[in-house]
Amino acid sequence: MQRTYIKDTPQKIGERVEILGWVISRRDHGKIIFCDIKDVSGVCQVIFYLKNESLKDAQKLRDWFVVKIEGIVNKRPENMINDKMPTGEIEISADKLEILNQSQTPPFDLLGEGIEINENLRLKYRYLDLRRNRLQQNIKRRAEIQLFIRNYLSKRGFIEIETPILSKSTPEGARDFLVPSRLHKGKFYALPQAPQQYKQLLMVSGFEKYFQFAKCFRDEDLRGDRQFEFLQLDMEMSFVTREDVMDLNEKLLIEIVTKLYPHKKIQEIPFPKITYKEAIHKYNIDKPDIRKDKADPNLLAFCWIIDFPFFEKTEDGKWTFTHNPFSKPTEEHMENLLKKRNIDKILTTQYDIVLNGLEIGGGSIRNHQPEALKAVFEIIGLSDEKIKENFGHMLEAFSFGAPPHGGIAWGFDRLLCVLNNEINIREVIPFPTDGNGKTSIMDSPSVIEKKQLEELGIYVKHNKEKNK
RNA sequence: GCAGCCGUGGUGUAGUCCGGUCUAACACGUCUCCCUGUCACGGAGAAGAUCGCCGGUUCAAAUCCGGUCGGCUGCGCCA
Repeated sequence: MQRTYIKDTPQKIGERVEILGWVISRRDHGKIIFCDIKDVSGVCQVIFYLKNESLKDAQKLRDWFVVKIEGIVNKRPENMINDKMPTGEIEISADKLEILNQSQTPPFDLLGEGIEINENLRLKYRYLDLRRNRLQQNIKRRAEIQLFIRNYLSKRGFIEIETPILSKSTPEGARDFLVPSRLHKGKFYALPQAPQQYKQLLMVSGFEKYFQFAKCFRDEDLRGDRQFEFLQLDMEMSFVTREDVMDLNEKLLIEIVTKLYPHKKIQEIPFPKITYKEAIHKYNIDKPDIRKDKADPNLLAFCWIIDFPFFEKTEDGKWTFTHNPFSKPTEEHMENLLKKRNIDKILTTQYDIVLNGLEIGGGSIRNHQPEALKAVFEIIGLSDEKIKENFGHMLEAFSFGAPPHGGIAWGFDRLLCVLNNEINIREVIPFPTDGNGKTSIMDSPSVIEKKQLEELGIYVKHNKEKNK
């Protein structure tokens, strides 16, 4: 017999069906037993009349047992319709029951929201936690939005290109995750903090419009909106202005909201553009929450922040870049950059997109001329040697007819967080780590056997007795 | 690295300030029995916790003190 998905059962009144799924509730009335059965599509009520000898196994059923049930779909009597469930007008009168697998009682409730349960317990049993409706919805939304974006960008001439995960460490920016090399002992790959350099090189290659859902890795202490590994929607385009990039992204964001979250409303279209100076002056922060009603869960207030200073002084008095060394300064400051003067006044073409007080993306027009890019590295005090060692390949690449280009990257998980009304980023990621970076279920990082370390030429120096 | 908060049956909490009444309470869950219309069914009963760990104070510690481990949130950090 062919399986019927539970959501389709109301269309099969009077027919015999086979359903497959999990028991999520059992109500034993002695001679009849009601069970709610759930599959990927929905939930429906099954009724077992125990006078039918072949159904006596129904008494053994417990929550989360996996079952195959055959029976007749019956319309419920008028006064027994449950209008709280989509299949509430019908019930399946079982005549055949097969228990496909039993289940232990789960360590915590899987039917509620799960917010009150200790998060480490949830992460240890993430595969069970993911059964709850809220997380199923979040993960499905993740896929929906990704598919939507892929279609949207592909239709507009973008192509999706993968860039390497085994990449190179760069001294600037976030701390790298390193991967030891077996063939080149003593040397290390780094996991990418972003595909920044590769995507710019793709512009040199002439692809003109690139995008990627890129896993990025940063070894910095975690927060409720930060994970070691996270997903960026990464984009880069040739021959574009700042306004072109912002415009395309704004339209895409509006489309996502109107098509996939029609119940949400965007506070202001076009998105307001706020200069960094203005943001600091008015909100005292460069990612302001400009919602007029913060209590409204369906209000989305996007804004762009622009005109950031390119450089700032560090504690030890050196210059460092505020966002991205590959950015181009605004046109009127190009000369200052090249001549390395009025450094504190130089503004960058950087644009950040902020949603309800969360930075959900940022990008810029890039410095596609080698001498201008070199000036940035000189201002932050890198020696010619260091520049050559770390960025020589970029400078060289740009000397082969690099087109003007620019792009943006979204923090995809954060965006999803806001759209799904989640506060913590872990709620929208299938298998997140805990706040200290330990993985769900498998409890990594873990100790590595001596033999494996030797193969890599690695000697582990134990710090006090802290590492057990 | 720093700061704040948290750790009590399977889950979530109460009790901690002000030590004895805690022989640790409540809700949910679990188990047994009863029930033909429930829908997070209902009824009756039962099991289940030496209160994160170590030490100290005391006649007496879930409760006070010291240490330690684990966790959460934020700051630093995150081009």
